[in-house]
Amino acid sequence: MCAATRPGLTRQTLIETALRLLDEVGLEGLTVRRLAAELGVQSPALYWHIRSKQELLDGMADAVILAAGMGPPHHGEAWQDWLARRARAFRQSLLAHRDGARIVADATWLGPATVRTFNDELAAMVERGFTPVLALRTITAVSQYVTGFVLQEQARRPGRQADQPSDPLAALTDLLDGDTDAPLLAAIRDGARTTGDDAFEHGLQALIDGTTAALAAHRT
Amino acid sequence: MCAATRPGLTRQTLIETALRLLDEVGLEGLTVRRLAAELGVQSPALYWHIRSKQELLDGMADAVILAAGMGPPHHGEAWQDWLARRARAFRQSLLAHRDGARIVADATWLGPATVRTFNDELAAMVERGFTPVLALRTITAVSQYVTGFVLQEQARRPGRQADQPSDPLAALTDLLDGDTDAPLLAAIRDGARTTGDDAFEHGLQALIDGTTAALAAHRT
DNA sequence: AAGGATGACTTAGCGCTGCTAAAGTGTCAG
DNA sequence: CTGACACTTTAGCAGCGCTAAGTCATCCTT
Repeated sequence: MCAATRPGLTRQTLIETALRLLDEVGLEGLTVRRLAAELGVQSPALYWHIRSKQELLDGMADAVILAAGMGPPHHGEAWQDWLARRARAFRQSLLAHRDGARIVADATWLGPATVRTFNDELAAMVERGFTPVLALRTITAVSQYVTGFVLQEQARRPGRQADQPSDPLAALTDLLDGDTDAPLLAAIRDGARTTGDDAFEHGLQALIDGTTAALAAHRT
Repeated sequence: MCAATRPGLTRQTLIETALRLLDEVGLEGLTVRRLAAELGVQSPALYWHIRSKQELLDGMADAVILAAGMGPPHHGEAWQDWLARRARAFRQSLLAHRDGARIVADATWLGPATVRTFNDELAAMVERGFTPVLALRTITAVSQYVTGFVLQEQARRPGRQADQPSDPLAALTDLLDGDTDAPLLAAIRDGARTTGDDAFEHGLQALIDGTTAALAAHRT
């Protein structure tokens, strides 16, 4: 009933091509005209399949989330392990596309499949001792941490300015009045970064440990 | 030496007016021409004071962060209390302006004052038993949680579509095949929200508790 | 098989955006 | 009085999201 004669274009094709194009040109370069050219049509043709560019972006966000393959924990898997695994999968999916976090963060509506999966995850958590409220708040906190984290990881734009070409650390030292013992510099010297796997795991672990404590407190 | 004859316009004026205008028209409506009109000049005049619109947005982000009035803990204040206080101040500052979180999240560069304050905060944490690396990672995690959280709080755009005019909960129930016992619905019925003070405090407390545990483990 | 309805796309173009180049204007130093 | 400089204007470019109207091929009906 829905299958048209010979569409050539579908909503799904738009979204997939847009995600491919996104990796090439970034969010700034992702225009309706450019996408249409990529698909070999004129730009107004796209508006037969989508209502607005925002609807396309929402679809892309939903695709990125679905691609993470999230879902309830495996049989016998501790919720802590599952929550960490889920957070990592989510992050990887955001990182998989240029500006992926920005697209997901700006998305307005999520698809029904995403909502249903989300509900299944909550159900599994309730089975493991969470109240519905506690479960929702926990997943919310983790998700928002992940989004915020990757957002900052991807914030380094291909900016034109060459502010600190060779030695950003020297510029920082300058800013701190040459105090080479400043803790910020010490942290960086010791290998601390505000992006990357190590920093991500640290915050994630803290969040999960804190939740373990909260859950235990709630049970007493 | 830098004081010009009779500027009428300054970089600071631009930023302040832009923040005021932002609350009126939102990030989408904040155009260079609109800002110029608000200042009673033509739009190219602004480009004498800023290199690009992005530089203006970066300045606005820095102003929002500075307005939070963050800084090292008070004398005798436990770092847990300070960290929570700092996170709340940061969130309030983001919420103080429409689309505030988006502007901060998209900002590329931060001002020197912000960096120096940040370093002072790290120093105070080191005094309280943190290693520089641990301190940096902790503040990073909290900041990214706050940004992610407020980003979602402000994501509800004044969207045109009236998707679920009166009863969004009924629409959710539909999506979940009418399962009124679904944990997602139960959580919402019990008053859980993914935005607002309660949800924010929950994640924040988990993050701080987890950090307390990590710090204790590190000391042994 | 003729005729109309419909789906999918094109051509043309509106009002807007960030931004630049060049021309002015007003104030001050020498 | 003249030149220099700081600041603002006028004019305009290329590109943006999006709409209106027109063009076909295909399918359903008679």
